[in-house]
Amino acid sequence: MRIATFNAASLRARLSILLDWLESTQPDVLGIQETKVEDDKFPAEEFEAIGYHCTFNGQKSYNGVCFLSLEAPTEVTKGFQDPVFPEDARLIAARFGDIQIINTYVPNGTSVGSEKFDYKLRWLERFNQFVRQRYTPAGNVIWMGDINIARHPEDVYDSKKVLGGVGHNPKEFERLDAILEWGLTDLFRIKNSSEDQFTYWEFFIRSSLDKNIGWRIDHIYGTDSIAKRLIDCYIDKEPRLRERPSDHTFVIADIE
DNA sequence: ATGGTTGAATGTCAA
Repeated sequence: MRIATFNAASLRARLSILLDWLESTQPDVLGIQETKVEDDKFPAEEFEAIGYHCTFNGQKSYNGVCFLSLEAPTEVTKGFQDPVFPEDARLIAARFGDIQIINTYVPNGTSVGSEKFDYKLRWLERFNQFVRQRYTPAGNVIWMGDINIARHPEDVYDSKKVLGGVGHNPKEFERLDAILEWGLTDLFRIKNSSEDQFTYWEFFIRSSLDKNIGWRIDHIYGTDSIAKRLIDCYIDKEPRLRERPSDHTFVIADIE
């Protein structure tokens, strides 16, 4: 089973990149973040024409997550389904075959000390609760998406420079580790030990791509049973090199 | 690389 994640930074702006990539890579399940499209404007027919089902949780202008999949999922959940975090479309989860997949767009946090940073921390705490209430670490569970945290020094272009800032902050590490302690492993690091393997290169910084000024903030985590079935996990940088790209690129996990 | 790029929406926010 081929599973992948991608922050599109607008699904409609990335339609041709997505269609090309789906046809060449043929994932069973692709989780997308920052679709930035309301459900009634989702271009489902474009994906259905090449054999993909669409399952989405969108909102106007911001956020939005979805699954594109060869088989229709079951047990679809959207959001936390509580009154505390009701409004932003950052979470969609579903069962695909014998695997439960959670796809999230974790809040960016904007800047340390801001209200949005506090929201990011609280969102991660709420997500921790969500995972523990809903799933078992003995099951086949994958958590993937734009996690917006480069957890380790080798996951960012200059750890010393950015440590303490948003995306590479000990308070974020604490919240993330508390989730992973439940029983999730970074699938990419099972198969890759090298530094400078990134999934995101800022639009702001000119030639961030050329100089590889990037971050590994898009992740695929799995429970033990998933880790045992892992064939490979890798980053596909090619779509980031195309015209009008997203600022992120795809991460893929092949599971037996 | 402490500036600047991009998208949705059409002024300005979010990333």
